[in-house]
Amino acid sequence: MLELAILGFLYDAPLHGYVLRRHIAALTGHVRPVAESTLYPAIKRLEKAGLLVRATEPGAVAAPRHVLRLTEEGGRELRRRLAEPAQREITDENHWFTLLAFLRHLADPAAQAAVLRRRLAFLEEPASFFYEGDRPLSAEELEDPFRRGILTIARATSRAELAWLRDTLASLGRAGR
Amino acid sequence: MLELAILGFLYDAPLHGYVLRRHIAALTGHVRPVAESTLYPAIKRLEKAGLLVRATEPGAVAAPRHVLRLTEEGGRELRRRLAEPAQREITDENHWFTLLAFLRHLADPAAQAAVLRRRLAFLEEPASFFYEGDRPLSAEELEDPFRRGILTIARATSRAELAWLRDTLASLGRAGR
DNA sequence: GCACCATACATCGGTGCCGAGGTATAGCGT
DNA sequence: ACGCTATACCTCGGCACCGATGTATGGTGC
Repeated sequence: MLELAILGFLYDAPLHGYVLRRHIAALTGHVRPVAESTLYPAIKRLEKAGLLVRATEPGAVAAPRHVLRLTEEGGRELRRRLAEPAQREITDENHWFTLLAFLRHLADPAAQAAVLRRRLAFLEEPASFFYEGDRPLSAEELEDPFRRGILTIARATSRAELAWLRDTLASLGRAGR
Repeated sequence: MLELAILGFLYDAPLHGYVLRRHIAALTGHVRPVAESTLYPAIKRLEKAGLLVRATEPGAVAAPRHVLRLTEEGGRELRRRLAEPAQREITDENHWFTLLAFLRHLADPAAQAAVLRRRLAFLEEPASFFYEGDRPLSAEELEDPFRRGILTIARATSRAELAWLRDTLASLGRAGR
């Protein structure tokens, strides 16, 4: 998830670590802050894998900056990760939102639509949080107000996302033709 | 999050690992599956910490079961984690839902309300995913349909959750008096 | 003059988590 | 007889992540 965000932000423009960190904090930090001690090793991993290169520049304000630039291999890897996400990237909302934030980098509308359809299929699976045996329980059947809240909120999210997915798939379909 | 789920499920009734795993899978597994190699070490951690005890029983179907039972210390620890969650448990939806699923184990309505108010405060903070400088961008301002989707979905979720939170806080207030 | 904060990068130890693989028993189909 | 699936538990290696801490510089407030 973090690596995807790094690749995604660098795809648009080279950045140094500190600014990259603020971008990531704006995107996911509200929900899940990213520690510096996670970001810098992640950058090093990507560098080691040949997905980005670092160039030292004198710091505009303070210490010298390491400006990060995506390599061609890095761009390919980003597109690969966007086009063929692991199932976790589809099901976990945190991961999914990160993926969505960069899905425009996938040039082909058909490829974008294919990813959206995987999410659609996931959301259309019947699933609950609470079961009585194998039978899923609805919000109305629960006495616990907190568990009822979970189902109520999840249902509202799901409804909004399904509507958006169908709209967007329709307009991608038009664009693809 | 996993440890909270284990403590939460065992608070109601003793279970053995295999059944516990199915409970957890129903609760969070749709979004984020739990590997056995994560669950069993987690159980051992909790046992080592004195939060639960294991009793071997002959297996009903196959191998012998280790029935897990919460100790008093375990019950206290669960209530402590529910009453004083880390900020991550409040902000990350996955964690938050897990917490909500067991919040009823907190006997005092005032303590339950205090936790809900922390979530309410978090949701009421102005926050976006995308900024132009320091100014948050609204869905309407975004050209990217995918980023617009993120904001649309997040807004729907937030609205549903705020409504539920206010309702529930109101009825907890009545109950508390 | 000094504290404090923002910028900018880095290391280290600890820990939670995961995939791959292993061990066993029992039942079902072929 | 053989494979398959479900039950039931476990270990190991690897890795992502985090908090704490360190090292600089330069600007702001008092």
